[in-house]
Amino acid sequence: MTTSSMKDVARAAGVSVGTVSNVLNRPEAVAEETKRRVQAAIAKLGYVRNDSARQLRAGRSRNVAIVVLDVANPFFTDVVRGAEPLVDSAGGVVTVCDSGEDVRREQRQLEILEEQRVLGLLITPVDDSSTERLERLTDHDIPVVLVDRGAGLHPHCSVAVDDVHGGRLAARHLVERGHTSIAYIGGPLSISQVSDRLAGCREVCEEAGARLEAFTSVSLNVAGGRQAVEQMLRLPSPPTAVFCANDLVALGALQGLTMHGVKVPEECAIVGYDDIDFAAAAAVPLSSVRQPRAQLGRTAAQLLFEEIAEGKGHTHRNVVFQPELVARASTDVEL
Amino acid sequence: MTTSSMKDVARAAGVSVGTVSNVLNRPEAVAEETKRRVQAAIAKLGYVRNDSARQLRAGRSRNVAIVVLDVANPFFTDVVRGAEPLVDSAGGVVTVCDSGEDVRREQRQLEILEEQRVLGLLITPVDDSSTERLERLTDHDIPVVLVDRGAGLHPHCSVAVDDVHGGRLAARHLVERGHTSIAYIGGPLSISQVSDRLAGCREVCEEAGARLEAFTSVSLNVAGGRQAVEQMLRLPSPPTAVFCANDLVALGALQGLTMHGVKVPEECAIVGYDDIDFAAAAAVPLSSVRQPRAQLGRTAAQLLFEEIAEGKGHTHRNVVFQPELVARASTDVEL
DNA sequence: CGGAATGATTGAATCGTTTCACGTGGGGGT
DNA sequence: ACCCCCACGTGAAACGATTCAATCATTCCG
Repeated sequence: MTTSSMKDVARAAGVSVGTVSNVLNRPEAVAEETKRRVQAAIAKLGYVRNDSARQLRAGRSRNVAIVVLDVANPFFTDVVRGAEPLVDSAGGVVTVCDSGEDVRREQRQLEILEEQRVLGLLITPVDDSSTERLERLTDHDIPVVLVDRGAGLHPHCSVAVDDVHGGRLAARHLVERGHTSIAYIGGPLSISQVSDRLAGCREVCEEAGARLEAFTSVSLNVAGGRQAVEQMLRLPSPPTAVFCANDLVALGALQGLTMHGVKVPEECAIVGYDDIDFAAAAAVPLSSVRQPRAQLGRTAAQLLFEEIAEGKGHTHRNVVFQPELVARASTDVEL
Repeated sequence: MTTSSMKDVARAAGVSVGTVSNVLNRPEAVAEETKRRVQAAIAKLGYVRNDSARQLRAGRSRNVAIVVLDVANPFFTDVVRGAEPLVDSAGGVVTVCDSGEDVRREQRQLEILEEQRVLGLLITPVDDSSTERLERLTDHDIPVVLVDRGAGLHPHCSVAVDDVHGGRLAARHLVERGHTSIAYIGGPLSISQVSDRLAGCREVCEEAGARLEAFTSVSLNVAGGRQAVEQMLRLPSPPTAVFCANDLVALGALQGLTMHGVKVPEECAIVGYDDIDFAAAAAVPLSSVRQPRAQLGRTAAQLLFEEIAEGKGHTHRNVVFQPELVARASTDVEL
């Protein structure tokens, strides 16, 4: 059996294609009897609507694309999950694209998405190199919402989380537990998240008179955390707590400490960032700064649809959320 | 600025639309001078090809869809990554769909994908309820490759991994290290992966005369592993090793053991399954049975394109890969 | 009973590409 | 000078769904 079109259905049901279209799109405008005949024909032929044709006519697709830095990163999967229900209920379809932090890949994806005339776009750009292309999308009436990146002067809406405040939360938590010597692990500083979190942490430490040691020449993964901890343990009097720029680094830190027989949290406390599922799943469950990820996605989708609805007269909004601290065993001790 | 079409470009360059199309698709067939003029017009107008129209004409899209049970699961993200390069180089585009183990979601996705006339489909179906629809896709000339599911009698190609053998590998590894009392943690047995791994494990244990205790009424996640371990520790003489149906369970086991002050691997060894990144990242790096995930994806894509190329005369193939054991600290001790 | 209002259906135009059968003009071979 | 071929371009016909003005058949009302 081969694919059949509306014309085939129309012929089989003895009506015109216009009527078939009506059955599909405005069933209330078609007589009961006719409707039945058409539906029977559809079932018999196994007819499936051709979305390309429909989109061509409509001028745009129903796809909302989400371009993320890494699909394997729980942060982004949660953002996607947050956005999905809203897009769904607006009759849209979510397409997830993984740029893999690769500018060239990102460019290619954007190109394809533009060719597909997507309804809108949520994106965490790899860096500034796509700015131009994103503005062009907006020019072509494809609204863009930036996720986890400030919009700055760009003509887009954005949703983000206050990383400086997140840094404050972590440091305050440790200071409250009596720590006076804290290590910050995460790099490079060129990533705004990394430097913002450090800034917040520093602010609180200075205020409280705590010593702060920053290990910023590490990569943001497990190996980075492990290495930094090893470096740290070589200090004459190592800090009694570490605050890590994300949970992968924190897991690495935990591993490094465990390997060297340092007890967590008794001899060294750990705070991570992101509160990924594996933070709670660690041998010693990790305290972590949680970002409202799902809400980020939900709000991003909301802004997108607002922009679609309002059209030209739309004013861009930049929404900033506050993170919260989740305390677990890795900091569960008072000095 | 609004979106411009080929016609606009043609007008601006003083040629016919056919020529514009040629510049885009068969540049060698058009004179240098003309080509330059057209390209200039394209740049000036910011023309972007309309994929809907292209697809409509072509009768199919360039999209290869991959429907997975859970995008957040590293198993699937690696499968996707394995498939991507191949699809890319074939001029295709990968679309990832997350069924979230929800049959209704899966149905909806398949519906949409069929409407989009995807080029082909790699899928790990939630259960048997989509069998019918998948066959229909094949009927409609959309090739389907099953991932991590045997094709059985269905008219599809498939790629899978030998789970029984994986169970054997894990058990043999433990037996070789002198363990004579082993626990298997994972459930429910209705999942073929769970029961196959147990079967392989049992086979080796019986052969070696080792005692095997199976905890099969747990869910396949961290909490499940933790609970099973707690149950296990209440036994009069607990096993000295646990083999977990997947790494999440193993991480839970590690957490449970750590909480109860049981040293890993000295007092209890652990083997996981899947070798997700977090296995190596655990406080005590976990030994695990690794599946050739990327290769699974790559091969699946290969089979798909073979089927596309061969058309009607295609014979379905069912490829089965062998897993391998990765030894790490969690089993690094001889009794 | 004529005419208007209502309801159901039709037919054709349209969206933007691709493709292919045809021009058209210029060169080369004989 | 003739013919043929080649290289370039053209124009129009698809592809399949949506939309809307136009048509046809009823029913209702005065």
